[in-house]
Amino acid sequence: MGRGDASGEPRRSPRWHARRGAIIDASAPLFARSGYHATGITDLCEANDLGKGALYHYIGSKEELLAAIHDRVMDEVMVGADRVAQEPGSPSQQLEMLGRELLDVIARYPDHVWVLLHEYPALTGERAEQFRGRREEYERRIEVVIRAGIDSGEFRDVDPRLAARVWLGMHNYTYLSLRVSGPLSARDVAGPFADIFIYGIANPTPPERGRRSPQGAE
Amino acid sequence: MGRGDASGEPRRSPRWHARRGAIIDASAPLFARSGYHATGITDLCEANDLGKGALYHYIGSKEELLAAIHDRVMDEVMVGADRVAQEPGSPSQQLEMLGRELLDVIARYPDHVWVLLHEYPALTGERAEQFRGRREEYERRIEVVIRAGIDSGEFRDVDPRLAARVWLGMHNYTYLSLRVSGPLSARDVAGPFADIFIYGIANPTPPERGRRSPQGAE
Amino acid sequence: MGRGDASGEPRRSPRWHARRGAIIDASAPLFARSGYHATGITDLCEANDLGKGALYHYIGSKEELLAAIHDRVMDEVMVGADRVAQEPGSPSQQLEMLGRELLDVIARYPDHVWVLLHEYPALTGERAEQFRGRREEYERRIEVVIRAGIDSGEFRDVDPRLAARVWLGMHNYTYLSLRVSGPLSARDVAGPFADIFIYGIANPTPPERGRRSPQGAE
Amino acid sequence: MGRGDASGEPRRSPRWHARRGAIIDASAPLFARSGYHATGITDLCEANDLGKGALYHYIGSKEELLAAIHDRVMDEVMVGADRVAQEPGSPSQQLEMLGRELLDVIARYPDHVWVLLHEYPALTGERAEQFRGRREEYERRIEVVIRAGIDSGEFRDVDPRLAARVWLGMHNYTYLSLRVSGPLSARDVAGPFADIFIYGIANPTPPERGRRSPQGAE
DNA sequence: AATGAATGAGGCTTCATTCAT
DNA sequence: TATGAATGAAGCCTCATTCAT
Repeated sequence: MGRGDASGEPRRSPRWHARRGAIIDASAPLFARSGYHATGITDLCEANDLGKGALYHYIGSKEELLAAIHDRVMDEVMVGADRVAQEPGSPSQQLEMLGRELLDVIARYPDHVWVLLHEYPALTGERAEQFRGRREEYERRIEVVIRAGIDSGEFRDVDPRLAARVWLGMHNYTYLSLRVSGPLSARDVAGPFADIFIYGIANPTPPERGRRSPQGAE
Repeated sequence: MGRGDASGEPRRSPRWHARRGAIIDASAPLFARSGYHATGITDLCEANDLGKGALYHYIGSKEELLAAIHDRVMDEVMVGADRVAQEPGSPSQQLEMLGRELLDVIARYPDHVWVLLHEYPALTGERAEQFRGRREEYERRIEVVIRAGIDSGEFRDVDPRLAARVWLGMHNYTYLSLRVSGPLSARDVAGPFADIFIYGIANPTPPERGRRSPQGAE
Repeated sequence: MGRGDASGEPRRSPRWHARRGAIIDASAPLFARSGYHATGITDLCEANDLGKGALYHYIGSKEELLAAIHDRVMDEVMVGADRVAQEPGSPSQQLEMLGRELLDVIARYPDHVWVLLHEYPALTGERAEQFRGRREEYERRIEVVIRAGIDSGEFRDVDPRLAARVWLGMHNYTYLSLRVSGPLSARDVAGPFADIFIYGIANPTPPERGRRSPQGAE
Repeated sequence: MGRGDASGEPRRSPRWHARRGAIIDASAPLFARSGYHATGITDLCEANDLGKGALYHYIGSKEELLAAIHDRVMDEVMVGADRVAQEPGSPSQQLEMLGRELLDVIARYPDHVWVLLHEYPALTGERAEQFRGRREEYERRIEVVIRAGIDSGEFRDVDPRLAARVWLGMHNYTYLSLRVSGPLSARDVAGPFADIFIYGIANPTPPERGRRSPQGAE
């Protein structure tokens, strides 16, 4: 993640990195299904068709593998947030785009995200701090958009921190909980989520422009 | 046969039940802080100031203790839902009352609820099934109220299942995630939650009566 | 067992002894079914409808209970051997009578005997020695009868020790192994056992009297 | 999929199998001396000079180790029985050969056999059934030979099941009980056992040929 | 790059026994 | 007599990790 490589870690070949990536992706479903602690190194070896020694050659440690799963998600999420930040649009529109980007990541990495949401407390030391930092950075971005909407009179005078958490929970947990009862395209929920949330905090009597009308409710 | 009652488990004294309850409550914070799998029996013994044998005298097994924590929460939650069901009120009002009851339970048992939300996959066999049953029953109650609101024209024509999940996630996860950054009274969030959610799904042009206006937004 | 009572053990009431005897008899089936080590104190408590403290009041320790089961059997066996010793009869006849007595004990205490035969190595220290002493004493009695038969020319010149062990194994293990496939009266096997064994070691050309003819074969 | 073979147990190297065999053989004496339940994993580790993890790498579980000891014996016993079945000979001769083979196995694996005879009830589930099956198959072989001797008039009209049990007990338990008082070659007892048993059930007035005369009694 | 044997700490649970009540 | 809570050692087993090959 661009931390430099001046440290003691050996330089690795592209093949090594490719294989490592494959291992990370193949391991996430195991952690998602059984939980981080309940998944043994042996399970990971089987899933990756590798012996213990070879597996450690790629992952370093079990916790490092967990951290790598977190990074996989956060990298994508931040890229999506950056993309949105460069687009024009009102706070409502920004929020809707952010939701689409986030749901897109979750839809592409549902196991990784599940792991991230449920097992992040298993990270320790520096790895825990690093993850918390990135997470907070993302949350602050949401908060900022909401605050902008309040300032512009587009949203009511809600608590921005609280509203941001509602928005995050709606996208993270709700989407995953819906997936359980059958596959679900991100596209199908992005609209309803945006409607519910934005109507939920919208100002009924906005200073200048009229109320947004629900998508597809016509 | 005298003393026996042929049932598998021996009859227990009130003192035993009292101590058991205390152990359940004292153990929830440990599971909440470190996770179920990462919390050892030794930790539980220390926290309860009991030897291993004595601890097992009360809990039966680690998983049974986990299940007891789940039950503690679900019992309260269902009682709250029953209480609301006996009160009169429109779907909006019912939803608001349900939210207050739920947040009240979470505020009183934040650690228990955290454990329930994060560690329920650790339940196995019959215990898992029993918990899932109670959970689904509660979720269906929320869904029913939402459906009633749609039928009466009070709510828009949203997907009731999706909306129910949003409502649940908002109360369960969001409240807990807010607590992390400092203690928070249930009273303070119940209003905003109700506003955001009910406005979020409300029908902007209801057949009969006017729109609800946000609490305290005056 | 008539060892005196000058020692530290408290004097006990007749009721205590009666209850203790009942416990010994009720516990033997458990040890027989599951094995000494696999049977827990809790199992014994249930079977005797007693709490742990009360059980210990009667048995002293688990191993003492095991020893008591051994004694129950050995007492009866030695009494039977004494009775036979006072009867007249040739070595063949003595052997047949000893077999009847032994099988009678086994038939009346099959569980106790099973325990004795399979769990005696669990006895330790003085208890082990005491039991081994009594056991050897009994075996020597059998050996003596066989030796007498050899001396009188009634039996062939077999190894008396070996023959005694064959006789013992036949009665102890064979009878119990037969019982497994359905209840069996001692009376039914005593004859065949005597026939097989005595024919097996009989002198085909005895000095004086003719060969014994098989019971009921006629 | 490359390395996998989809079967539950991984393929093992010859070295692994060799070491496993050594562990099985080195563990039998411990079980024989102290009993299966009284022998701890720690004891087995010491005896095999292995850590717990390494021991489990080879044995799977304590009970699997016990089952392996049983198999070691039963494999040999069945091979011996097969060998005899292919030899010509009257029932008496077959019985004598079977006895020699059985005693030979016992002499070579006295501890294994002791364990088998005393600890088979510790086997559970499928392992117990499998063992019982093989055991019964062997017992039926003995019974068949005895029945043949009765049909041919060589033996008296004894109960074949009972006689088979006597034969088995004589070889199994008696030989082992003799060993306790000092080492004993199988060769020394095979003859006397055959004499005692075969005379014991022989027909005194056989239809065609004369009575067998005791070995080395002359 | 890969294997799998070995480590040894720690996992959860049960044990026989004691003792205050 | 009887109870059952408490003890703490020991039970069997699995863990993540290392290392010689």
